[in-house]
Amino acid sequence: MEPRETMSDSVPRKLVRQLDFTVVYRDNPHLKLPPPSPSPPHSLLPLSSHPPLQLNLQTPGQRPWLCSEPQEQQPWLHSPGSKLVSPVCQFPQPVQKLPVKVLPVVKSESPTSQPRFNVELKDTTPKKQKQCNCKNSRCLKLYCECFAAGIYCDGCNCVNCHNNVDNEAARQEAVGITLERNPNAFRPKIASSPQEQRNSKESEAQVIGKHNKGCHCKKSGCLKKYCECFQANILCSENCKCMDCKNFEGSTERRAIFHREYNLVHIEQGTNAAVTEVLGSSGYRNHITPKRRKIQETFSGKLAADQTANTTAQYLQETDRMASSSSNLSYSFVSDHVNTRISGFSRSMYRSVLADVLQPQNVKNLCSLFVILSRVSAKTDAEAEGKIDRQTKAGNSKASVASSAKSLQQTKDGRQPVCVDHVNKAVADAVDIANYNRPLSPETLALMCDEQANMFFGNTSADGAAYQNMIQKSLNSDGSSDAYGEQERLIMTKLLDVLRELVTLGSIKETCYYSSTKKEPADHGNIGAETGVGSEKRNSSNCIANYPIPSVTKISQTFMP
DNA sequence: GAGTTTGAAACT
DNA sequence: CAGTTTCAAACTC
Repeated sequence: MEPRETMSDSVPRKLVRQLDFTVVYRDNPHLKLPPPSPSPPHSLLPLSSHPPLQLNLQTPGQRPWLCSEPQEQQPWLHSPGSKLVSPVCQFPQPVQKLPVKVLPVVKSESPTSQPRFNVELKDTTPKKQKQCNCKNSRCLKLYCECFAAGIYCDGCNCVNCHNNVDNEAARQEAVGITLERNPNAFRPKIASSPQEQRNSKESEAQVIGKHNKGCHCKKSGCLKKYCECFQANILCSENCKCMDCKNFEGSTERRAIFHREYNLVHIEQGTNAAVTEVLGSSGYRNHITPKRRKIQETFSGKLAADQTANTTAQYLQETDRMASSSSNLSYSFVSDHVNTRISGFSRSMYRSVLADVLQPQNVKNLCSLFVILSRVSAKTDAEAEGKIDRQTKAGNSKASVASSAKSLQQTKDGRQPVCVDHVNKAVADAVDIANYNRPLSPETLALMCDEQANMFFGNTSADGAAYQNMIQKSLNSDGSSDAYGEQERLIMTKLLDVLRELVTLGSIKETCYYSSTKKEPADHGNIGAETGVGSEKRNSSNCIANYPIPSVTKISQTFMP
């Protein structure tokens, strides 16, 4: 196929004069930028096509035209490592010199989406000036990094370069064409904040920001510099349409890259432990939702571009398969998890610190508890008030209570309850309610409460006692008070307690895990000790066991399959 | 350093 | 807008 652009005649190469934005509008000291217009964006044609601009040179602090948007980074002027950084924009002082260059005014779509002016992107671009190697683009297309950065080629290895001062006309034309095609072509691709998030867990610097357009990687897993997000040291975002993305927070692969300890041995060693864990784990965490996934290719392993990726994919497939077969409850409890499974299992690699503790059964138990308590409470209140038709009530609540009780019974059966008799009695009573519309005896209710409280807090938990008192009080009320409010309070209090426990447990596990990994960072003989899933469980479990927190320990003991 | 892979840009 | 081609950087050997 013929080149899309005929190569121009031989042009002097390597004209290394840089753009001089400090001489903007030298011949017209009155030039001033029009005030920023909210809409529509600038035409972004070369300035030569803009209406006459005015530059207020007398207002201290006011930015010259190129910096009309305070929060906006002008790629022409600011790009770490770029060849040209205008002091005018970095230090908004009146411009005394006017330019001979005509450059596009780039207006951000959203001020907040753009990097702050004069705020350096964290490693989003190389510190050292890049030298392009263009051969066919004359350095007048965005293929050329120099051109895309808005700078002249300087010391590059390009061929037939037109991105220089001697070809300014052609260059400006190219700028115009490029901007016409994409008004944001010269905007920074990475919307970044000045903050840098130091992920202590992964010991990796991470820029808070995202790619404006998002990447579209298919084979690199977004873990190679082919990926613009990875190259900019940012996580893929919802803007991305990548496939099999591994560039998300908590990604094992990504973490391994930052740890530089990622190798096949680690993967294979970690497989068994991970599979074992996943069997009883609901600690998956979804990150960004990938737009597309090559499901077929993923599961056939075709996506793996290299051996590492292949191994990883197999590992992930295996763990995912095992997890899927271990429990289908996850589909019920976390709807997004379905998407994760369908769209790409790699997203499920992140393992929550609660993975060992919070399991689908726990959630189901809790839900069952809520349902039962809610209906029992409602029933008790309603009966006390005598305002609800008994038959209607039976019809409405019978099935659901029975279902809840049955569910509870099933979950109890599955986990070998500590006090089987108590639980069975409680569940039987619940079934009785459903079947015979008979209220629970206070004794049974107490048992239920006690048993359910034990599920999450343990017998000695003060929370459990308070909760029990509360529910008892609720059940003993005459129903004339705010029944629904009490019902709600009951449930919410319980939920809050559970969440608090989980937070505490998670904090403890997290602390233990990372403190333990700090102690063994140099153990290259067992790399998994730091990054491996199996070691995480081991370390954190041991740590947890050392904490004298009854409820925490109880949780772990009670819900271990 | 040559060849290959990759994904953005350009084009249809 | 989707598919294809071009391009140059990233990567591999």
